[in-house]
Amino acid sequence: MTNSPSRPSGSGTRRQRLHEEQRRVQIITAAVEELADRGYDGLSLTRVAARAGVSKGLIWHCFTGKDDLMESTATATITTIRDQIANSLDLTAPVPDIIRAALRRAAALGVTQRVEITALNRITHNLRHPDGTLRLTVGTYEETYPAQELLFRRGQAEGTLGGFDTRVMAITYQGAIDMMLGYLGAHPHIAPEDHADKLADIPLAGIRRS
Amino acid sequence: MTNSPSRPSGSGTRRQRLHEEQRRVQIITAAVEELADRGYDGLSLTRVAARAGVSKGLIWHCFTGKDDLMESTATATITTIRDQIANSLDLTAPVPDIIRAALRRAAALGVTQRVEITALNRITHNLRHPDGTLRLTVGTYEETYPAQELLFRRGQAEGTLGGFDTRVMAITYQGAIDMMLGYLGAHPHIAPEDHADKLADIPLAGIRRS
Amino acid sequence: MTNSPSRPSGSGTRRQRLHEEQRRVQIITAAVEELADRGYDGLSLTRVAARAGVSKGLIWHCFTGKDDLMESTATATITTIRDQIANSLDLTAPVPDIIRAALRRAAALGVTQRVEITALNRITHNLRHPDGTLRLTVGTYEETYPAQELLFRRGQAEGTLGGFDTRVMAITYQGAIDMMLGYLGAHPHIAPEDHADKLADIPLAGIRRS
Amino acid sequence: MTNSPSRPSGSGTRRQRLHEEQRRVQIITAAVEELADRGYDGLSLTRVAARAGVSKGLIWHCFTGKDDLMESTATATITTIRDQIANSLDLTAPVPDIIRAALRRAAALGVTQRVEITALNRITHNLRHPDGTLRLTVGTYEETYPAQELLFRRGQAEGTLGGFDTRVMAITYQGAIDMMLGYLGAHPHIAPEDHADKLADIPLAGIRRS
DNA sequence: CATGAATGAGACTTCATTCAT
DNA sequence: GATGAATGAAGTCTCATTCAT
Repeated sequence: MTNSPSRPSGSGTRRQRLHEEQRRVQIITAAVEELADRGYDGLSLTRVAARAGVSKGLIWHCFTGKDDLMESTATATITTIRDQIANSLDLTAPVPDIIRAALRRAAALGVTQRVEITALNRITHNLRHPDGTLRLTVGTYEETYPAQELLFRRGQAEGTLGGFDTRVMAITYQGAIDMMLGYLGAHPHIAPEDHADKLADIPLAGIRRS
Repeated sequence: MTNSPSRPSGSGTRRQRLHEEQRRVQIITAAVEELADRGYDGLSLTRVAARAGVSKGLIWHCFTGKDDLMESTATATITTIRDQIANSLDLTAPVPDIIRAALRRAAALGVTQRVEITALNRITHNLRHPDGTLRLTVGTYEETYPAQELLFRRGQAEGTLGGFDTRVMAITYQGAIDMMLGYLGAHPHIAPEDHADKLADIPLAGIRRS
Repeated sequence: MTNSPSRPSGSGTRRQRLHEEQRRVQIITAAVEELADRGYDGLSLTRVAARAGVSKGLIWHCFTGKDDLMESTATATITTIRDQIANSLDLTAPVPDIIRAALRRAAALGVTQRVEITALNRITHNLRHPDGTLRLTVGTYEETYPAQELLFRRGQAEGTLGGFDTRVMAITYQGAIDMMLGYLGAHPHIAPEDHADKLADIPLAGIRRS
Repeated sequence: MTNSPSRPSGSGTRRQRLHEEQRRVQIITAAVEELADRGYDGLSLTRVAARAGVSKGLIWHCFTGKDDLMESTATATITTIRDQIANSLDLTAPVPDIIRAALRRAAALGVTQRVEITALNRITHNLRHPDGTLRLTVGTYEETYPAQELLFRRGQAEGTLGGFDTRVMAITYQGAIDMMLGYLGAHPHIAPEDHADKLADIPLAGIRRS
């Protein structure tokens, strides 16, 4: 059916023209915020568009659809966060120091990057293939483990870490961070570095060779 | 001879009650399965009713609405799982042994109760108040921490555990378990007890007084 | 996301409860009218629902979706029309008389059943599988040809019809009827029986054995 | 030596014109193919532009809008096809021979011009005014009838055709052709000339004066 | 002029929830 | 009390059309 043409809308906001990438960022930002505010299944593209201050249709101009937006959002966020942690670390330091520093950094990010982390988690735990299987979970963490293990093994080789199973340790480490972030998020009055330090005290005390 | 068997032994009300309760269980079971199969969004009450083999309207007889069903499902599942862990533990044993046993038990449940745990997580991470705030997460874990801390403090008092921060430890402990369950779920070929033992080795080695 | 409950709508029309079949007929009728009025791609389920005086959602309660509604509409209409032609014919009459009667009947239906025939044609020419191939065309006509051929062969055997190719004749016959109906539709002032008779005169004169 | 070859021989305007016309053809060609592939609804100007290898906006430079493109496409296609039939006919031959030749020609075109004919039909049956009435159907055929009738009357005057109603015959003739084309399209294994000849045998046998 | 980013109306569809039977 | 027909709000997505660049 032929659509009826839309009348010129009088005045209103001028039509902006940005580069594709800029629009994507704008929309992804709005998506991250919505995700943090209303959760994964509370997210509606209508609201994302409204929050980004663009028309609904633009979302399908920049992304394939909802899933693509979610996946792009996750990817972009992961990159941002990972860089922020990795770049701040001095990888030549003794392994225990690196770990402690990483925990502190993660705790700090849990505050400053609260929304991004929340959004990322929501996508990770909800976005799924048509067949029902999750789309990102496995990949997301799975990619992180090897790097962690490498670090742990270096510590073991250097004699600063004990002889634990590095894969199990990597998994546990992730779980500890996730939980810490959740807890810090729910308890804004707690000092992040403090929590991070106490967390670091537990395993490091144990795994540091006496 | 005590009673004529021809007369139903319970009162009408009692029978009602039983029926009512049976149906609730029936519906909750179906909800758990759907949740595990299709995720939180993706769940529709129509399908839940169909899977439970009851009519759509019955859900509103037994529950206030969708949110109530979700909350009831979460509560029921938590109770089931918690009991299964707690009942299997010998709380008079030395604390490190209790912890190791609890981890093993949790790992085992991650296999046998896979569906329930998945469903519980999905509700926990998605069900929220109209204003967007989560309805269960905080509360759920928050209730567990004191009991854990109590256990840890006993261990510290008895000299079997080191001087770590018990609250941070409780949080970390939860995170480690959650992550272990997720990992075991994604890697069915891994032996749960093995993973649990390796996990127990890490902190116990550290926190056991040398 | 939990939908917000709808407030009771004050008064308005009372909620009707009919049997599934009655509703289907009601909706199909509206679909036929819309199809005739606005054409296939001008048809919107929103308008069909409005015309039928029911809520939009009811359409998905009674049918699988748009395609199902279209297919059901076609099937129902075909049945109606075919019956109206077939039932009015005396199949024991000489074949030429049957043909002449059928043409008259078809012409008459072209007037009384105008909308149904139009609607049927629109569906037939437009409803297609996801891969782009038409869904009904072939089947629709293809089912009619054998019966026609049978009739023609009987006429040939009885010596009242000439030795033409019966399949080609059946196809041509259909085409002649379709075109006649289109023409009569566009020229309401023309007497249907008159046109039908003139049409019958052409081939019958030729194929009746002299 | 006449002109320096280094200077373009046509004027700027003329070049423009050529470009403009080339692009119209390019777009119309793409529209025809899309129409044949996906049907009338299912056609989107975005895809037409893509198939034509031009930008979306260009369509509104060359045409008023979708309806204009459709109408132009129909007109252009009609012209092409009609010419192909008319030009191949020897109008001085006896009328029955002309008819037979025209049918053969039409049947052949049904194969070689398959796409164009399909597209034309789709537009014809679907393009309509905002009020819902068809935009082309009536007109299209209506213009053909007089010429046909003229031919038939010549045959009647020359004594090679019988005394049938020429208008009804013209209508029937069109219907027979349309149906033949549809049938040949659905049954590619059938020889077009064969079908055309069998079709010609039917009425010609009847209307040729005995 | 041409391009394609941007818009907005409207299509189909799903689903929690209500309520006549 | 139980059923499932009916509703209506909201969601995802498509597309003709406009217009800044």
